[in-house]
Amino acid sequence: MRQKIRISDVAKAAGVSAATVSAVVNNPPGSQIRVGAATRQRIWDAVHALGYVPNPVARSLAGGKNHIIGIFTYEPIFPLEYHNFYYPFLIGLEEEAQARGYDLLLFTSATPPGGGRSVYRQGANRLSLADGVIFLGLNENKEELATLVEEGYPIVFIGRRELPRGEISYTAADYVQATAEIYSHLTGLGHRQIAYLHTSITNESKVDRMQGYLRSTAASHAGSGLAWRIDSQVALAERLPQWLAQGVTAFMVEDDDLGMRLLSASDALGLTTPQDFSLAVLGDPLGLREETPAWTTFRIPRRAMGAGAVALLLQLLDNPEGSGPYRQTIVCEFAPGTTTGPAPSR
Amino acid sequence: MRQKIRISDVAKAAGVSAATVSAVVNNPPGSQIRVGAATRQRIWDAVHALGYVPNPVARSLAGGKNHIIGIFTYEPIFPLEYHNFYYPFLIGLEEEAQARGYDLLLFTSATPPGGGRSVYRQGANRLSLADGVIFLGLNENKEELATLVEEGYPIVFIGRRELPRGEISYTAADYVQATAEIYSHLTGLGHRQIAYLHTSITNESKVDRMQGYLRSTAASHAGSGLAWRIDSQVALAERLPQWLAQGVTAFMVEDDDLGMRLLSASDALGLTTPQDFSLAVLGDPLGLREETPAWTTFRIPRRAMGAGAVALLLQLLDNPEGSGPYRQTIVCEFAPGTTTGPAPSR
DNA sequence: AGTCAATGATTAATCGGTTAATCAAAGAGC
DNA sequence: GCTCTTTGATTAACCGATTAATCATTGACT
Repeated sequence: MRQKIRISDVAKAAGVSAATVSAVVNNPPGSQIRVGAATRQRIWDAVHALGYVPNPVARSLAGGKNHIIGIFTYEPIFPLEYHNFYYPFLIGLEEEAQARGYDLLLFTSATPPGGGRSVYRQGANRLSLADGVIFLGLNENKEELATLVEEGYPIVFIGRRELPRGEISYTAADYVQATAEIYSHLTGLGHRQIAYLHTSITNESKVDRMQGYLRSTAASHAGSGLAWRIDSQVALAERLPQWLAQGVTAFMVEDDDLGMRLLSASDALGLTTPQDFSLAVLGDPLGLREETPAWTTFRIPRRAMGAGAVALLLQLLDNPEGSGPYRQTIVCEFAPGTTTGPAPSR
Repeated sequence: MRQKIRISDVAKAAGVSAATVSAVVNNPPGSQIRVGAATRQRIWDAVHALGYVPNPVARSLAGGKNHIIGIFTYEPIFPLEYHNFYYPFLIGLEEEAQARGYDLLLFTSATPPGGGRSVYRQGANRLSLADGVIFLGLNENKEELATLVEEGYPIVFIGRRELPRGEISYTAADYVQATAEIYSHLTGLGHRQIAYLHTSITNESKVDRMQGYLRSTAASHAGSGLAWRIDSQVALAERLPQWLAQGVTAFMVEDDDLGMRLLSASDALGLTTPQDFSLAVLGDPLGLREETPAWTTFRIPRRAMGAGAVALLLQLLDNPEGSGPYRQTIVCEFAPGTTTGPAPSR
């Protein structure tokens, strides 16, 4: 069973050595092996006649490339919730991998019985099976990533990530600019006191949103006194009236969870958007909520990020050892909704 | 970069040969190599001290297993539509693969530039990368599958499939019994003339549904004269009144598309379910329709089927060459909805 | 004719394991 | 004391490629 045709079969058929066949098939740059045009032709003929395809495992062992891109996530790749979050990335990854002729290896085995994914399962690094690996997910282990980068392993992260040491390649959404765009949308509607509500700033994407807000306030000389951290125990129904009384007419909130909280507080108070205040959410929903309000928000270009990650990884693979990091930032599409409107007149 | 600790390092540290280390680490049944308890201990100590993990690539080359399960689909694995169809399978696959310590290889490269996936891309069979392969999808190539089975390649299909020659292992939903259950649900509500609407019967799952219907009618001496094939050009708004006039009080339809068609015909005629007639759909929705009526239907156990496929494949892998086929049929959960009710009294 | 370079290909080592064949030493049986 | 078996391990071939080192021809130039 399995594959029968080996490189030696082709070599025999073409009347040359295996090394020659290898050289012709791979056509490696700067090879010691030169092959004449006639021989080259005979080899290709034999390859086609026999239906030869290099054994990727052997090729990989010998240091060659095997056209496999690994995908590593620190959470399940197919989560029950966050379905909408991951799926577009996967679509992009598959499309681009397919276009480039690569297979995708999902490292699902990386979860030890106790839980908690790690590249080094029992000290083992299965990553070497793939030519390179694309990482995604929220709860990454930066130490581990830094080690991989140091070891020169070709990896790309989906989402901006800064490591304690070393620099990693990534594709990221431009949250800074997308957030700024939301801000100008609001100022365009006449809002002058625009508050920024956020949760604990735990990762780069949240930092970027905050950045976008801070730059906007700085640019418009508005001051940044309206950025507030909202923990889960903060009672928004109490704070909202105070904020409005203070003159705030619009809110930018970090995610749809916070958006929902603000909206229900608003409901409880008998307020409506965008009549009483405007509300914009910084990015489309993460989870699968059955019904979402038609937020004013922006679309995270997940599909493009997935495809971009493949492209960057192949760049890394093409270039000499230790090149990079390669980085790509993709703009988010502004998505107007019904939760923002003209600033209420005083 | 990459992995540094080789088996020879461990061998040196433990003062034994590489073969001995291999035998201890893998503990293969019926090995020629016997190792004493003390040596065994020394080897494990060295393994842990050095953090040794076998290189999966080398292991695979040497004929060992590489703990990779392939996934092959004849359509994109991550489709834009039919999103809800594939996803639960993938969840099941991932869960079980993870539990068993396997990685998942998606054969995305199998699509040649012109389109149309095939295992034999340019005559090559990349499948051999994996220990075995799980197939899923609607538009399978049975010739190709039969060839793989003949070659003794370990494969499992998700969904019942019968091949022109050879027998393939599969996990399937029990559509026959699920359909019969729907039928008795309807008879329990007093329906006596239960029609069966279907499209072109192109695959095993549709055959099974039909079977379930035919068996039910036979068992209840109802006759099978009420099974009709509904092509896309059939005007249901014309047929529905005729059927009702004829005494039909309930419909079982093959899928939600057909269900929607019947429902809109009904709407157009000013009829309502379940007052004027009952309607049950044979299986949960395939596509992602934003709003679906609360059908009376059954749930296809997709997650369990995915997990089951992994289990069957590993069985196939464990057992001697040419064993199997292994098959598993999983019951569907009945899901009562609002589209069925007591038979209207004459 | 003799030297040198270019061309065209082969040999052999290597990647990191697995495993059949083999062998040495110790204990059992007579 | 000698053979036989069992235990405990080693050797070496092999999996199917890649690639550095090497070698044999041929033609150009002096």
